[in-house]
Amino acid sequence: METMKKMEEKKELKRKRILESALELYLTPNTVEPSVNQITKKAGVAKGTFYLYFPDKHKLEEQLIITLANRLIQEAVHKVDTIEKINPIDRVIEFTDTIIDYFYERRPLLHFVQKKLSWGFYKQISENDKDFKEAKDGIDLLCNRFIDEFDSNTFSRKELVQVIFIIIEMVNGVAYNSIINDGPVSIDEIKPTLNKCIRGILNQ
Amino acid sequence: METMKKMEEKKELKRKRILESALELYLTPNTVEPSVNQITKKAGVAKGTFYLYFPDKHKLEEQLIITLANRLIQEAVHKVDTIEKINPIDRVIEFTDTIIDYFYERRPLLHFVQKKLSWGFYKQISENDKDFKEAKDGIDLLCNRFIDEFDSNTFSRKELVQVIFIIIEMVNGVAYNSIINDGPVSIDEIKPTLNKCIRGILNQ
Amino acid sequence: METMKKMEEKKELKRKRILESALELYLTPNTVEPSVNQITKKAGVAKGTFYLYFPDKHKLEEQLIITLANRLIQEAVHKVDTIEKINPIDRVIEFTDTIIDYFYERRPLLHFVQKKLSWGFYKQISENDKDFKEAKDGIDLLCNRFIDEFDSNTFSRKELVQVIFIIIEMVNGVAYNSIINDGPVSIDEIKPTLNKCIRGILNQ
Amino acid sequence: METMKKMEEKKELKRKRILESALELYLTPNTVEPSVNQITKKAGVAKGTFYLYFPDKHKLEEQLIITLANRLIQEAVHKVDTIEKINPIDRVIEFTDTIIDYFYERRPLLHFVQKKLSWGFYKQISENDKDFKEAKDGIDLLCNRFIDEFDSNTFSRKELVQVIFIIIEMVNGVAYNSIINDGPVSIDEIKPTLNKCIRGILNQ
DNA sequence: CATGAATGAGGCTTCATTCAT
DNA sequence: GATGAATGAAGCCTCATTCAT
Repeated sequence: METMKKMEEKKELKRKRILESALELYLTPNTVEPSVNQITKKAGVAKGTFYLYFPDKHKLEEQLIITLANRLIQEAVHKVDTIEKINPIDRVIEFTDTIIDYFYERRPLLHFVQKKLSWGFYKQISENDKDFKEAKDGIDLLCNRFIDEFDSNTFSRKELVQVIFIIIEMVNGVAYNSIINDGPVSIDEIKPTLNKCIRGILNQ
Repeated sequence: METMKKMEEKKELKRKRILESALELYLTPNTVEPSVNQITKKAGVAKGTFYLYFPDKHKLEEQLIITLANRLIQEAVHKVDTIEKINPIDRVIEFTDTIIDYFYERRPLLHFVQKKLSWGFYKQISENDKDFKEAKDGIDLLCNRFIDEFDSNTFSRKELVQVIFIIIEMVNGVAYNSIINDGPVSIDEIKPTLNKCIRGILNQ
Repeated sequence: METMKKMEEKKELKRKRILESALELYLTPNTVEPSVNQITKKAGVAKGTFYLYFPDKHKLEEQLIITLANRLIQEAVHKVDTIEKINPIDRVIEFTDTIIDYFYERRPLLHFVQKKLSWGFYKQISENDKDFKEAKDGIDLLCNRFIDEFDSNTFSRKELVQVIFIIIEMVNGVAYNSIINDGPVSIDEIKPTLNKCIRGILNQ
Repeated sequence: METMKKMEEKKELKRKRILESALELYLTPNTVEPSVNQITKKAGVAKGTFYLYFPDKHKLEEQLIITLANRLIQEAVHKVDTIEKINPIDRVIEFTDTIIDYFYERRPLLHFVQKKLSWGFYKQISENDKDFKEAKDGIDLLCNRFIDEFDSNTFSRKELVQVIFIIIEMVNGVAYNSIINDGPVSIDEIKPTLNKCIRGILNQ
């Protein structure tokens, strides 16, 4: 039994190694999508081994996006969560700010995640994915806390969930275009306006 | 000179034919990205001819997105422009509604344009592109009219331009995820909330 | 010793299970040749185990054909054997008819056995194979009975054995092309002619 | 026009070169099926060029078998055709003998053609194949001549065509097993019996 | 005996781009 | 200008076989 456990652990480790290698390559700026060959070489495993851990290349990419989104959201949620005595709206802005900063410091990541950072994406993914669950739970936590704290005359509880989705899309889109495409305005220039928009949405 | 003009026209015509063929192929649902071979075959020209009109495949794709975005925006601007006696905010909502409908009826288009429907994208493109200028002029027209009509205490004129950019991103993102990814909620379900958000942004 | 015997039996059983699983997979219509992986999975054993029972994949395939041919001939011999009061030539035609019917109802089998259904093939196989012996004995039985009953002025006893070989080849070839390749004529259309040929051969 | 013709010729030549290279490799004894890589290397063209002349590897193999069968039958028909004053049955035996000799001298060919030497196979192939038409015409010629010369009380004209098909299958099968599989008896040993069988079939 | 993770050669095919005609 | 045959790198994936546990 001890031995079996070791095997399982080793397998998980190797899977992680492949995933991590892929991640690095995908996030390398000014490169095209890495080939399976490159990925396995970097991971130090044989090409065939790749297909022991992922049914095909596409599935790896899915995993990658989930993993990425998970880390991003984990970090943002965690950071926001530690702030005490803050009104709900400021907390949301704090949240979106963290996401923008995260993107800003990791442009290639943004390139890869593209517009897939949203609940919509999660819905498609098999529910029994660990990374996925963590990310979803993080979002849910933040959501519920926000909805609980926030008292709106404009939005019902159900609508508030949609509002968060909308805000995430908005931030993701603006960040993507401002950071990746360098325009029409820089992220620093537009951030104040963006925050005003968020306040406008919530502050009705 | 007469002959030269005809030559020019003929060239432009062939370019258009290639572009149009590519467009059709790119928008065919359930297909992978078409090859240069397919595109030229559909256009009825030789493969080599492609490289007489486009430096490489990548440039064609850029052109394609511009053309697509141009058409979409032209249509939306035109539709909104004909409405008389409407307050500025309603006009914006009319505008976004048109965009959403356009996407809804042409899902493959949405798939192709992805998150690239925004001014940010335009910036990358050579300024001396005809389609591009038309689209930009259309947007500018709408913008200016909106800004002129709209009297905000919250946003400066300059900020208002950014606000429109933000709203387009928001709408594009929500539409993409709701229509393409079928989630987290349907576009019909979320549209009222989306409109409330827009009003919240503008109505400060 | 008791234990040893059980061991032997168990081994033989596992071998059979692998063989049987392979058989099923090979005979599944519209599939490509199954991999060792698939075979062992279906058999419920580890991949490595395969190589404990067969030196390589090629040997398994050989075994498979023998097994298949064996079953086919066993069935045909048995069916023909039970008929009383029948002249030798009719018995042969009864035999070939049975083979054709068997193929007709199991087209995939025909695809797999291809042209390998003949004594010639058996010669290649290790003589100490059980299935092989059974098949050979079946044929021998039929042969001898036929030769005993049949009194030919044209063929010597030795030649009669060859004649049976020739007839089997003929029937196999015609069946293969009529059933698998659907041409040039259907098996039903050609069967009367085929039988006339057989009678022509024997009835000299 | 002159130039165009040259191009066409060159293309046909290259096609032939690829086909011929493939043929050689396929007929090399003691080798496995050659890869597209090997084939193009031998033909002195780039790998991609292969797919300019054949949609895929499978189609090449089809062509190969047709070409092979064509040559074989052409030769046999031609040889038999030159014999004057010979009765129809002897002519058929002469024909089958030629086929057997041809196989005997080119064992690998037999391995490749396998059981596909029969009209049945031709039926599947697109009618507008040149090699195919030649082979079919050759067979038809022989057939018609034989049927015209041959006066049978047993077989109708229509049945005679089937009989020839049956005989070809028989000869092919016996040759295959005797030459390739070395058994149960050598081709020389069985040939007299085979010929007796053919006579028995026709001589009713 | 049994396992199944690991290997890596090798297979087929696609496709953007070039260049001689 | 126009053509389309030719290129060959690169891609993804399969699979028989081995071997440490």
